[in-house]
Formats: sequence, structure tokens, C-alpha cells
Amino acid sequence: MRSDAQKNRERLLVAAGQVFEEKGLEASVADVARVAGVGMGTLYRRFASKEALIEALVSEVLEATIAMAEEAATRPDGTGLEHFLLASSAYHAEHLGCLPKLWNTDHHFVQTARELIADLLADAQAHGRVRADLTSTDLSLVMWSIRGVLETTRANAPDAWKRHLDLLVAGMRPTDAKLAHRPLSQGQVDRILSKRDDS
Amino acid sequence: MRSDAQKNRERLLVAAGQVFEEKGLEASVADVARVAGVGMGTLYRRFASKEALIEALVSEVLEATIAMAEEAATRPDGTGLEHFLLASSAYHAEHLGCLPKLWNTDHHFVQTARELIADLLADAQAHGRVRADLTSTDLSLVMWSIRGVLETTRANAPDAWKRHLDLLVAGMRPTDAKLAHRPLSQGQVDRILSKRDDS
DNA sequence: ATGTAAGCGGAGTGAAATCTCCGGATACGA
DNA sequence: TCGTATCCGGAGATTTCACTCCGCTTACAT
Repeated sequence: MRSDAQKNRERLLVAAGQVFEEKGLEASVADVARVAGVGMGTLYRRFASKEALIEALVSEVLEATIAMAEEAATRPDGTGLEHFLLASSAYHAEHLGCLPKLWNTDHHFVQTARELIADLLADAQAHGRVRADLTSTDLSLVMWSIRGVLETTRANAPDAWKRHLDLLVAGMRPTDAKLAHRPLSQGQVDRILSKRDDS
Repeated sequence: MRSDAQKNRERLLVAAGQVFEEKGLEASVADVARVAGVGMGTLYRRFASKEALIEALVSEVLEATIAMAEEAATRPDGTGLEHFLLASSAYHAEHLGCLPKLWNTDHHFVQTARELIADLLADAQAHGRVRADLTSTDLSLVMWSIRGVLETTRANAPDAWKRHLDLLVAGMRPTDAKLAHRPLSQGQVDRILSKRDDS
């Protein structure tokens, strides 16, 4: 790939992040090209479709998220999970553009992230910081829940997710009472992730 | 209004509920008209725009939700809030069509619902069933959170929200520890609600 | 320096969605 | 029964996208 092509690819990704964050995913690709300072032809030579562009953005965010999970796993006191939730949510709050797709694609990065998060959960439980009846699928619900709050509040209360995470973490602490309903199975979560939007 | 006009209005609302639930809010109004068995002209004579049609659907759901809050308020033991969260979430899970707009419009029904929910919270706190440092704005976060889970899981795990609500309620129980971050102000929630989508 | 493969811009194309218009049909009071 | 105000249907008008095409330009190996 020629050097100018590589540069344009990066400018497009940056521009897409800005535009989608401001206007949502339904912003037009023409806007992205204009902000990037390139033509439509260039955009479509670097990315096969609008969806491919979004997926490239999602991949960037997921890679950063995975790095955070790996960093959190080095904590020896069982607080890795809590710190990961805090750090990744803060990061996602600043990369809102691709949020709707973040935990919905069947991307292999999502699988990796889920495995790392499951390890963090086991560690937290081993240290007695999290209730024993919490499962890794519950953490998928937590991520979707935080996303829901972020999408709604980002514009006018950019810190609202912190308060919501406080509540979620409080619910995760050990207690005598058990969670009343059965958790999702891994298969159910897999099926949710592999579904493309609305059928 | 002539009797056939009234009947068509109702058929359109039913059809809109079905279509939006299946295909999401971006389904075309032509689909709604076809399912309702009427023409485009009829649809646009009953509803000024697609947005007006959606708002009518939202109003129906909000009215039912308000009725549930009023019913929950009659419980004498402070469990009204918990039962309301359970009942309204179950209801919303079955009326998914207008979910994205449910708690986002500046509808006056939303104001009413928020006031009723604040009363339920105060009652639950008076009975010691909910921690004292929870505010009514936190419950807005809870609603958005449940919506986020519902939107993601509805197709493949229709009961997932129950497990998530278990976790949220566990976090709401009285504890020695306090929630670390400040809650949203009423004004912030008002501003979130009055914002029209993306600007 | 130069040939050329790779890259570039942006007008153009076709699909899809919302909303309008108007000739024909219908409910309903008298 | 009959007149008419109201309502109905569905074919366009209009707009907004995603995506393509092609003549021109540029980077880079030799």
C-alpha cells in the first residue's frame, strides 16, 4: 500500500470516529469523507462499505478494551474486575461513535474480551469481592446495561455512567440473598451476538 | 370522526406495534399501512407523520406504565417499587416497538411517571427496603439500563432482563457502603429528556 | 528522469423512504 | 332513498442515502 493510501485510511478512521460520535451511526459517509478531507472514491477504496468502516472502528475500540482487561488481570488483590469496568466504561464514553455495535458483532475480539472478563470475575470471586452466584454471562448484561445508559446520557450528563456503575457494583458484592432468576447460558449470549441487528 | 376512520386509526396503531416490534423503528410506514390493510393516505390522515405515529404508541405504553405505578403505590409494605420495576419491565418486554423512544421524549406522561416513581422510592426507603442514598434520578438510570438490556436480548433471551433486574435490586438494598459518585440532578435528567435525538 | 501501477476526487446512479394529491367510494343524517 | 361531507387507496413527487465510474494525478522503483 502506498504511503498516501495508508495516511488516508487513518484520516478516515479518525474522521469516522468524530462524525459518528456527533451524529450517530446514521450519519452519511459523505460527511465522513468531507471531514477526512478525501473524496468518496477514496473512502470506498479503503473500506468495502459503510459497515466495514464501522467494523474497523469497533475493532480499534475492542483492542483497547482487551488491553485494559489484560492490564486489570495483573492486579493481585481481586480488584481487577472493578477497575476494568471503570476503565473500559470511561474509554467507551469517549469513543461513543460505534457504541451501538460494540458488543453486538460476532467479532472474534468480542470472544477474547469475554474470556478475559470471565477470568477477572473468577479472580474477584476467589478474593471474596464479588458474590459467588454471579456468572460471566451476567457481565455481558452489565456491559449492555452501561451501554444503554451511555447512549442516553452522553450528551447532557457525561458522567452519569459512573453513578450507574456504582449501583451495579453494589449489586455484585457478596450477600446472603441469592439472585432470584437463572443466569443466561453461554449459548444464549452467543446467539445474541451472532444475530445481525433485526432479522 | 366517522366510524370507519376510528376503526382504521386503531388498526394502524396495532399494526405499528407489530411491525416496529419485528423490524425496529426504522421499518417503513408502507409496511405498517400494508399490515393494517389500509393505504398510505389513510395513515397520513390519522397521523401527521411517522414520528406522530410513534409518539401515539409511546403514549399508550406510558399510560399503562403509569397505571402500574399507581397500582404499586397501594402496597403498604414498601415493596411497591420492586413490584413496579418487575411489572413495567415485563410489560415493556412485550411492547418493544417503541422502546428506543420510551424514556426519551419530553412527553408529559414521562414527567408523571417520574413523579410516581419518586414516590415509590420514598416509600421503599421509609420501609428500609432500599438504601437511603439512592435518588429518584438513579431510577431513571435504572430504566435506561433495563431498556439497554431489553433491546439487545429481546430476540434470543426474552427473560434476560429479569436476571439483570435482580442485580440492580441487589444494588439498591441498604448497605453500610455509600455510592461513590454524585447522583444526577433533576435538571440534568430534564435536559436529557428534552433533547431530540442527536443534534 | 521516467514509466506506470496505484491512487485520487466528485459527479452520477439507483434504491428506498417519507409524504402528497386527487379521483373514486362510503357512511350517515334527513 | 338520496345528497354530500368525509374518507379511502395507491401512484407519484421529492429527498436522502450508499455506492460506482472514470478521467486525471501522484508516488516510487528502476
